[in-house]
Amino acid sequence: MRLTTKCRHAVTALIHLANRSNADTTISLAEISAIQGVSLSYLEQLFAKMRQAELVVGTRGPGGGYRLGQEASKISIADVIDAIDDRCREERLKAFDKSCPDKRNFAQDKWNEFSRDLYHYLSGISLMHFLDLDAQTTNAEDKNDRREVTRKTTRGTAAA
Amino acid sequence: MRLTTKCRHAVTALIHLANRSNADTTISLAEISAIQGVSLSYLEQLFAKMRQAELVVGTRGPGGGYRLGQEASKISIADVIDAIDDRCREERLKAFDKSCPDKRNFAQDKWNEFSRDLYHYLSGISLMHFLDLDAQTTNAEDKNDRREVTRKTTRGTAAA
DNA sequence: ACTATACCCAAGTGTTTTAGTCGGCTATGC
DNA sequence: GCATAGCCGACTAAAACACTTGGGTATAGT
Repeated sequence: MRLTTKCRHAVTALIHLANRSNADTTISLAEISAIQGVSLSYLEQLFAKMRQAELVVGTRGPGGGYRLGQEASKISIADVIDAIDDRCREERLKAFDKSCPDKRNFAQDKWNEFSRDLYHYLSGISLMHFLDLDAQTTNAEDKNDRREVTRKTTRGTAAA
Repeated sequence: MRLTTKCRHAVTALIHLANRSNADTTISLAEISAIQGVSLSYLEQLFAKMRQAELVVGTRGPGGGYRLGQEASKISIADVIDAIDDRCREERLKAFDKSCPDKRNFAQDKWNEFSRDLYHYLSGISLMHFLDLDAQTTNAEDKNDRREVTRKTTRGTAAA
């Protein structure tokens, strides 16, 4: 279980999606890039992994973008970490093999135990916990004009 | 709040200390190096930071080593992360300045909020949670001969 | 059809972080 | 006074992080 800045980028991007996209409204990576200050191509890499994990779905073409692949309440922080950090997934699968501790390395075993607890804790925190309740009502209004923030962010060079 | 493998090394080392050292028994870094498979010099770097944070105290000379700087119940995972990861400490101090969210970046603010929650969660997990209760009784016996594991680990090249 | 948009993909680059190595110094117990 | 084991700093290899470049493909609008 590792919690890196890479994971932070992924989660904040998903928080953005959870608040500003829905079944028939997508958010472009360009917009996220501009707001979060992360480069477009780097976001593409992160979203490629999250798409494989079916956390998001992308639609192509003008007006396209991303929306959540599941309900906000179904996507947990743990899911995001799993999707982004390959090593984390491997570690947890390996720990599945030898669930009997042996008496090999006590401190390591204790850490693994803690790691599982933490994973469980993070599994309980879904994107629903990050919803902006105030904006929920006003969200219905700007369903038709969703282009305030970015309309001409070029490639590379994220936000100023 | 970041939870890296560096932190894992630090925590597992402290778990080792918590279980096998006490007021008048120290553990050498060579022993930890051999068991955890981390190089001696790297451990020295980690312990230098933890010593500054007064999580551990070192005694020099033959038979010397490290022991906890405070009671196991007083040292939390959050304390270790704070000691090891400079950036984490900085971030939390910065977040102290502008505790009012502004309406700057919603997703980032939500993440920071979560980060604080997680920090609080990890503050509640002390080294006491990692004690080996079985060994507690037998610990009194080997107070006099504490040299099973390593007696001639040279510099560099950690465990096999 | 053409074009602009925005997702998709892969390879390469610069920077930071990890982890280790080397060399030396200082305190201390035997 | 010698071996031990903590201290200390600089240097290095490898990995991870974040970005860049240069393509491609699907699609909405004209």
